[in-house]
Amino acid sequence: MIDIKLLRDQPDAVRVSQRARGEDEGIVDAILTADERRRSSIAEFEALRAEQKSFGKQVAAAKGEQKAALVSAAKATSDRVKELQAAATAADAELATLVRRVPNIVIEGIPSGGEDDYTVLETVGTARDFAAEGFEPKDHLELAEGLDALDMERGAKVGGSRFYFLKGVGALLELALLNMAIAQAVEAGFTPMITPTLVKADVMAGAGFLDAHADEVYRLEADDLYLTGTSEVALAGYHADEILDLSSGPKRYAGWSACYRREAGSYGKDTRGIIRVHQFQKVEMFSYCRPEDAAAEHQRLLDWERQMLAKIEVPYRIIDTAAGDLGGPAARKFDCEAWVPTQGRYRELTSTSNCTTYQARRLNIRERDPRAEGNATRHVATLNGTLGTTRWIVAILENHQQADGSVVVPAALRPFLGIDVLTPTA
RNA sequence: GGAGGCGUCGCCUAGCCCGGUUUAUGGCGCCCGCCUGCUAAGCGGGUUUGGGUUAAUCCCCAUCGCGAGUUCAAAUCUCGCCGCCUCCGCCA
Repeated sequence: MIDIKLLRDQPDAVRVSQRARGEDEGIVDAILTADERRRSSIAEFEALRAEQKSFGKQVAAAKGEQKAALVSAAKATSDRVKELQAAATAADAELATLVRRVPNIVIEGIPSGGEDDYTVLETVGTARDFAAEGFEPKDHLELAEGLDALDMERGAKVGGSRFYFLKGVGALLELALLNMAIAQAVEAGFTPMITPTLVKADVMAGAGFLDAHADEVYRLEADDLYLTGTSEVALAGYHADEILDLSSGPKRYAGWSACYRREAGSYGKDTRGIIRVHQFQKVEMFSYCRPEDAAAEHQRLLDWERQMLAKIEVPYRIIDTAAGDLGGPAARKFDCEAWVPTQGRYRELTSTSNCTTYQARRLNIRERDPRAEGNATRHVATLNGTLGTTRWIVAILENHQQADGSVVVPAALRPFLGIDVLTPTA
């Protein structure tokens, strides 16, 4: 959630952000009003509560008839205190509800607007000219089936649409890719983590996944648990309610987990193959750092993503996502999109978000404020970014295919896979 | 799933039976100061986290696993929940 003090001091900063996202600006005034009401309500309660407490001490010291008289006098105060407390609690809850509805303040300078208003920051590599090479490229599903690497039909039989079996070299390829991601992360100083994929409601909400995109999330009713769509959720919850020591730099984790997404509202989109599925695997970077370091850390995460993309040798571009296309917790997001030859367009392979202090505020993750004299605390910044997912297989297969349906394994991946060329079985 | 025990301000710990004089005891650790040729020891002070108020200090409120209840008053009594430990049962 955003900082109520910031909204109080600089309401226009919040209005500008809401406008860039295409969201309601009126909520700012509603919050200011609720904030006033909360503070006066609390002041009123606390004043009477202090009176009640000092009265209690007199009661304790008194004896006999005098005590009985004091007790009956105290009853009236007691009732009034309860009323005022209830009012203060209600005012506090009302403010909290409003503040939670506000998405993170976007970072100044990012593009305004929606899904199509991104800025292309850079394009890396060039797409192969299959016409010049003299053959029509096959799509990833056809290639994978030729390699006996993927079984969509039986996936649908077992789990329904958008489920699949990775099989044989397909299963090996995914493991190789994710192992390469973990190896790079460990090399860079990340702590590798295999995370819970079921989490409690407060963690899910804290990471910001129960607001606008709640219908994207699988929920287990009987246990009130949620299946996570990324290990970001568990890694954000990992340090909940803690005071971290970031004096020697960011805390960086690389989470490996299955990811579950309902893909509600995407009927008919990407129905072929494993571009858009309900379950996949991902290695995700997650970083806790000081707020003033967050922008630089965001660049570092992007650089690590680029390193991984370089290893699979596919053409890609980097976009700076527009404000309206950001998730609630994100203040800025860079996506790396790989070229998919048979679609003639770029598809997202990685996504890195700077959530500034938004998630940390909800999850109560702090550090000792290095700028302050005493024990003051402040919220840390959290960031995340993708190092590899099942979807990467699509880009690898399509971009490295040969006329006979075989696929050349990118050199960096060979030590992890142990195979140089994937050959069709038929 | 069943039985029992435990949960106190970084760590350990007193307080709980028997509600009020608790501003939650003491020790360790840590921080500041004094003392000291230096270090140690010693002495004095400080040391949960939110919130309200304030220019700031002061002050005030909440916080004894979480929540509700009883009461003029709850760390203390009652109920529910969560976590940890021990034992029993069941099971991959």
